[in-house]
Amino acid sequence: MDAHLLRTFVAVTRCGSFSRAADELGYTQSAVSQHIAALESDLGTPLLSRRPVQPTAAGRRLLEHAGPILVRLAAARAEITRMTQAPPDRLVVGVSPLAFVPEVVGANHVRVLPRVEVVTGVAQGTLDLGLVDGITAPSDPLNLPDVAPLAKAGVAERPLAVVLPADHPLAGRKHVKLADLADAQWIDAPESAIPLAQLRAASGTTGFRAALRYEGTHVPGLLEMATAGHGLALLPQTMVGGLPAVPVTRLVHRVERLTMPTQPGSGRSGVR
Amino acid sequence: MDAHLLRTFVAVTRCGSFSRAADELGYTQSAVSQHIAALESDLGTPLLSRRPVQPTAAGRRLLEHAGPILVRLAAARAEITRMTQAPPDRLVVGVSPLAFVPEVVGANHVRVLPRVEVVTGVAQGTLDLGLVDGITAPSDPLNLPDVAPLAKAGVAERPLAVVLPADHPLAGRKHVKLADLADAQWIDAPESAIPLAQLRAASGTTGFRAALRYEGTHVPGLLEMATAGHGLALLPQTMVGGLPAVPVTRLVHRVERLTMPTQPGSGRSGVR
DNA sequence: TGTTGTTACGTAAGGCGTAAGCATG
DNA sequence: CATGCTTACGCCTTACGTAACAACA
Repeated sequence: MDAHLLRTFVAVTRCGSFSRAADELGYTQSAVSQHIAALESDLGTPLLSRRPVQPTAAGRRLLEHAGPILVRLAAARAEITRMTQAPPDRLVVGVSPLAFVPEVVGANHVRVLPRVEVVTGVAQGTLDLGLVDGITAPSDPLNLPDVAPLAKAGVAERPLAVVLPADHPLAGRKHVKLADLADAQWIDAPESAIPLAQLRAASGTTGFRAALRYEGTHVPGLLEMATAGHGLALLPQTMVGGLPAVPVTRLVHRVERLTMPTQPGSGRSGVR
Repeated sequence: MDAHLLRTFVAVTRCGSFSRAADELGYTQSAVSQHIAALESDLGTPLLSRRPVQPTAAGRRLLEHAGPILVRLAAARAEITRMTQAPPDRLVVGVSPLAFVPEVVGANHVRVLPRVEVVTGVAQGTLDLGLVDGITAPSDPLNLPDVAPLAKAGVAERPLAVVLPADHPLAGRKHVKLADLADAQWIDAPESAIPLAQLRAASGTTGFRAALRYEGTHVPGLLEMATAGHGLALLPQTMVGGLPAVPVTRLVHRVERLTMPTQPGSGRSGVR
């Protein structure tokens, strides 16, 4: 199970086509066909159904491993490259939408990305610094996917608030326990608010089901939908403005700063 | 950076010798030499100092990635194998020393292993089921290394207690906050008690430094040392017996059950 | 019949072993 | 001088591309 083969496998599933994947990877489609055949014979089971090209059950399972493996391979290379070579002159900062803290303003290149991509970006060296947000109990670290060992530091912790319509039974309350809202109607807005998946993970329940999905990073639009009663949304209190919202107990919004464990250029061995 | 090369790299560092690694892997030592040379030329930096054979700074960094990558590759293969083939007739259970819960007694093959090896064992399919222990806040999941996506379930949560000499100032107290003991003299007994590293992680401090290291899984010996005043030890209260010990607030000892995400034999596709 | 994946085959590169070379203790 | 890593070289395997083939729409 060569890493090379895994790379073409994920490309094929992403493209949904051998030939398009071949173009993307700079192979002939014959080579791609041979790669998949090699993988399938190695694992002893078909990984793709052809025409249309879709992963089988086994293929889907493999996909779940392949991504992290490739990220980690890239991370290993990136880390060593960074140890050996001179630090880059640019400084690219990756930020998840709600992690935009004042610190960022000084950077000369900022990229707003989904949370996972901030983590993988820092790991693979495409980002020099990452700022990710999420929810936790006060002063607990975030539960980030550990695709690679990264240096993490808490940067900010702010209270959370649930945005709700003015006529909601809980409106005007001093605070709420999130657990009491597990069965409410939620809006899943993973880019402009706390993703419900994080809520479930932090609370250990299976509640917090989405009545509605909201894509994009346009927070005002989300706030409008929530106050109009289409569902609840959980955000850092500072982003709610003057709208009707109830502070949340026990959990906070936390921002962490990610870098590679080795400082850039710190280990320039062999250079005199 | 072929996975094959990584495998021989870790073997060489573990053996501290090209030739011994070659024996272990079934290569000639020439091949091993070529593997390392290939890696070093690929990454553009020396990874090992020869005579004696020791990893360089870059090599140490690579090692940190190589292990997990290889585990995850094995996990991918194991998971697909298990989906495809019939479930094994034996049932091997891996247990970390303090995770020995009554459930285990029914199994026909039990293996007591360090915590990490239980996790990697389940991931790679050498274990059919794992029981791991650790400390957390009540009803929080354990912070396990995610070498692969595994199915996790809480099995037990029991109170923790600090074992201390009878004449200790805290002896006889109703309970203690662990944070108050961060600067005490601790015994690091990772196999027979809670490892101090876990304590630091759970409390977010850098305290809990070891005065003494205790290796092995012989709990009575550890208890004797702790009551004799050589340092504190943190254990599940049930294992302390009648000895002087003070219950701990906020944190509990938790045991989790690990299996592969797919049930053995569940996805036997293509079999009619 | 066109599009897309598979198979056959020739060439080129890579990987491993044998054996000679070379550095270090 | 002996041990242990490196280099040189030959063989064999593997991997890719071209091109013919097959299957599905």
